[in-house]
Amino acid sequence: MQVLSVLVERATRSLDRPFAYAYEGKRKVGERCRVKCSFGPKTLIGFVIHVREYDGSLEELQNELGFEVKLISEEDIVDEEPLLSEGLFELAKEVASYYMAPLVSVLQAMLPPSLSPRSSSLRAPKVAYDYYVEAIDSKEDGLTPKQIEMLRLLLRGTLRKKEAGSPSVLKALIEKKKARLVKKERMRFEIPEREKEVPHEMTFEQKCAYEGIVSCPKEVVLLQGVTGSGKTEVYLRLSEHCLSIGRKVLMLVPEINLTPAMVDYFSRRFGKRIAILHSELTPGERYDEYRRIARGEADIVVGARSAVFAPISNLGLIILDEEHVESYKQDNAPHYHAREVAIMRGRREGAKVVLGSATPSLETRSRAMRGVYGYFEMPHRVNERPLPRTEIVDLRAPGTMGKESSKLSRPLIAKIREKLEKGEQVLLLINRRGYWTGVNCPKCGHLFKCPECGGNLVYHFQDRLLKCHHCGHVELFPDRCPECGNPALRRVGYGTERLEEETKALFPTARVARLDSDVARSAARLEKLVRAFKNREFDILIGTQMVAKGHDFPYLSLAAVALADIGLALPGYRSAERTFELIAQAVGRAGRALIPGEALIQTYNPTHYAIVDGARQDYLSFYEKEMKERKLSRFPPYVYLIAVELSGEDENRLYECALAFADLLRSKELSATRVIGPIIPYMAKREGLFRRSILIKFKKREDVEGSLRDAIKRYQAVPGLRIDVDVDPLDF
DNA sequence: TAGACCCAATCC
DNA sequence: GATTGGGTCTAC
Repeated sequence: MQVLSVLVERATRSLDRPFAYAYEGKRKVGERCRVKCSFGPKTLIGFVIHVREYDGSLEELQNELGFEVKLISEEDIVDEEPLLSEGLFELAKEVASYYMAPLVSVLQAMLPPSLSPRSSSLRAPKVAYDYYVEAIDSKEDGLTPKQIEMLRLLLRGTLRKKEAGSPSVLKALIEKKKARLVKKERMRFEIPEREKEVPHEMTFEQKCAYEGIVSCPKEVVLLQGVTGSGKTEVYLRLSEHCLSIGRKVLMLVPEINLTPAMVDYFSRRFGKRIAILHSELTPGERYDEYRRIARGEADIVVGARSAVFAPISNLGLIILDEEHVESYKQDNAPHYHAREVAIMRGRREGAKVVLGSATPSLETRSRAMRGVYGYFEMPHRVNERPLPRTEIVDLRAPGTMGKESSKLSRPLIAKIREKLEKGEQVLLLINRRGYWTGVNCPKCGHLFKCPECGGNLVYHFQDRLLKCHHCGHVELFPDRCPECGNPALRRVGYGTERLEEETKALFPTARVARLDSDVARSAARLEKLVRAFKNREFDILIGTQMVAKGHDFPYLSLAAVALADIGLALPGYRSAERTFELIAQAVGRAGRALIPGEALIQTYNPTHYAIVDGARQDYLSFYEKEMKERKLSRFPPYVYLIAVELSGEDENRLYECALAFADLLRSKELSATRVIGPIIPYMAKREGLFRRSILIKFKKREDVEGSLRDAIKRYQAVPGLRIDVDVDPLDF
């Protein structure tokens, strides 16, 4: 008999431990395989983490363990082969421990839907087959004329079942042992073939970076190259080098819409042995790609966040492009950051980790400056294109705003007009969707808040609904105040929709398009609009930050940020970094075109360093100022953070628990640590539950880990209380 | 996490 | 006497 230690699919802290099952079947059951197991009243999927031989009876085992041990039968075995290599399983354990998340939640995040240890995986797509017909006997004895005809056809070559002809004739041939069906796995996903490209000579800077990284003894290096400095070429050369020493490459990109471009570069250079992994693939495609990678059929894997767990063996290089982008962090449990996981994985597997960015996160840059990571720089653009001329427009200055518009300043209107006359394109950015960004009642003071999360409701003109941008809640827009019946509601602020409307009114002859997540519901739709803009089907494109990323618009000569202050006004220690990012990106957009570009930033804070340095694309200056800010306020990279979010239905009880939880942590607080809160977070509710946040700031993990784990253990049992731990949170 | 189980309140 | 609802417990 064998005893299986099984992790069940419920990703909750109180079940984050192995459960024992007995197995007496003949079929092999291995570690890291899924089994169906009866758990309490239900049958769940379990993940076998350990198998041990036991030479006693079930009864003896139960006596020994002190509880009832259930049997797993042969039919309950889901997988023949381990789903993960030992190495990846060890990585999962490290990730679970670092992020204080249930191990099974990490496994679920690692594996594609079809292989995930959860019941739904049983219903998810498995191997798809193509059926072929093959002739096995050429003798035409005892066949009808039609059967002879088909047999002769098959003798010339194997055919797909569908192409063979009449199914009844085929069936007869098979019965008479003249032909047989062969099934072959069908790949649901294929990278479009690309013409091979001959690499061009690297610039001096690229060469220095490439050679430096190859010979750098550090496991992790930061490659900081300004936009247009040709980081991609360095990635390609590093990959080439890695392949030449017989090892494989993992190329991570922050967002799915950037995957196609990167895949293009790699497939033009390296041909077909590339696999793609990201969530826009259908579950079937993901399954195929995942297994293809596991079989060792891909030398290079390109993908988004979860691809950091791609089942590559003999990994030699992990590249994270745009390492500062926040989408590398998963915002639900286990809240992992692909960059940190890449570093853990690189260390385990002896793979080099290259972090690329024009504007690295402060965490990464400061580690590079302290020598924790290697550091390489590419400060010049490949063809020495000049930086765009940038103007900051002070919206507070008298005379800035004309009568014709309350959103576009006079200088901006003049600039747009000038560009339109020259037949050039304009990009108008505003990082807020919708029409009115707030609605309230001036009479009774009623605010339209989201009942689910407490966030502001934004009016969307397109579908005449009030929407919550945080949790997706929607409601009808009432024509009067629900409190006092006042029909004269105050509508404040603006987003992409109203900016589009106003721009159209100001420039009636211009072709104006809007691009935000309301319009671009899918990656394909986004791609289509971006292409249309590239092809000059529009003159002015109004969009959120999603437009500013990655794309080059050859005829774009003006990029403007309509209101740079939105980000600054949002809470969170990263608000300046995010604002700098947005502005630097917008300015960068204007500078990638064929024609000399200009940028214009409208703001009420024209002297704020995030805006000034963003406009000048002066990373270093921003970095130094923001580092001082973080030092003063004790935020990363000077301290580490762990955010604990408690939530529950009963606000009073929740408050008491949160207070007690924080006090428990504080009772063990050391001088280098600080416990903040509980506070009511920006989004006071989520999915109808009230929330409280506690923030722990610390220098050394071991100073807080034990007491935090104790506190969690103590409170995870409290009924109606949910605990969500976010290690290295980006929001606070 | 989710269901089972228990108790009490409520309905017919 | 049956039904429903809420809180608590437990799973191998």
